[in-house]
Amino acid sequence: MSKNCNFIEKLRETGLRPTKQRVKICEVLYKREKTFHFTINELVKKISEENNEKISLATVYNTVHAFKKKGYLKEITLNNDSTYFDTNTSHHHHFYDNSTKELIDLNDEDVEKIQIKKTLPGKKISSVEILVKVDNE
Amino acid sequence: MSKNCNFIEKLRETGLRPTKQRVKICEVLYKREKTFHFTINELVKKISEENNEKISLATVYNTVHAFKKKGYLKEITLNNDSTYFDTNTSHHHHFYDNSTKELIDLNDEDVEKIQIKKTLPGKKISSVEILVKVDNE
DNA sequence: CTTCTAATTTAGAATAATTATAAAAAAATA
DNA sequence: TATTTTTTTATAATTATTCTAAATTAGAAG
Repeated sequence: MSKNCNFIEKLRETGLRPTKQRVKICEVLYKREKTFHFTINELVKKISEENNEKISLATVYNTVHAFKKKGYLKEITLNNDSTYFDTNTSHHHHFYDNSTKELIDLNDEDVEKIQIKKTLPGKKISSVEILVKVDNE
Repeated sequence: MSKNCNFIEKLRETGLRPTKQRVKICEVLYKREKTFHFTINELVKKISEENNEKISLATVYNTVHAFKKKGYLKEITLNNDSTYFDTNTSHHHHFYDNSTKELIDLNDEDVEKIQIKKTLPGKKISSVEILVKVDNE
């Protein structure tokens, strides 16, 4: 979903009623320059900072999962305590900063094409994801 | 830890008291041909199948984390519900079968060398992990 | 503009995975 | 064998997430 989107229209188009909670969440997620990596907790915190009326935790969960199902968010592969989501839904990889616990995008074109030389009979590859963990030098 | 290890000696060497619970867990984990990928729940189930006396759930958690700290187990990067561990502690990658929810080893030499063309200032790469998700054909 | 229906929000309960606690048991040491 | 330290254990606590059912809201129809 793009930064200067008419969120109300966009939501309606995809069959999601544009409630004020959903529009507010859209603004927090998509009205920004860079892609946004977040956990549900971080999102809840951001919303309550920007909003005078609070949004229920259950609504945040519902909305994030609805957006994921519609393809507006991607869930990210990490073995951490909490689940991360990403507003960048194109195919890409990630750096994970062990010291700050932050995720950073690693674009497809910044990785030399990966060749998997092993095949599994009867199975086809659906995705190849790279996680590059980094530490301070 | 190798298949035909003297677990009692090996544990003692690394400063872990060889209790009967730990030795039993070693047997379940390492007395097998192939590397073993498991969740805590699966491990508890395997133990109770092979063992007449039950081992407390807390002990299984304690032991798995102690083994991980000693480098006998590796925790695996997956955004699933439960956390996976791996008895193969060498550097390697994984297939994840979406239909069976199983992990399969993908050795380092089965992947063409990965070149990351982007660098992060002040950060050094500590690991590069690939997760290849597969579905039925 | 009001009425109706279905979707959505909400607070709080339920669940599941994991960690903490503190007493009892076992292992190592003297 | 006595003593000290580590480990196990059952249970409680915690955390993230999902469920539930009642109240509210959005959109459609009149």
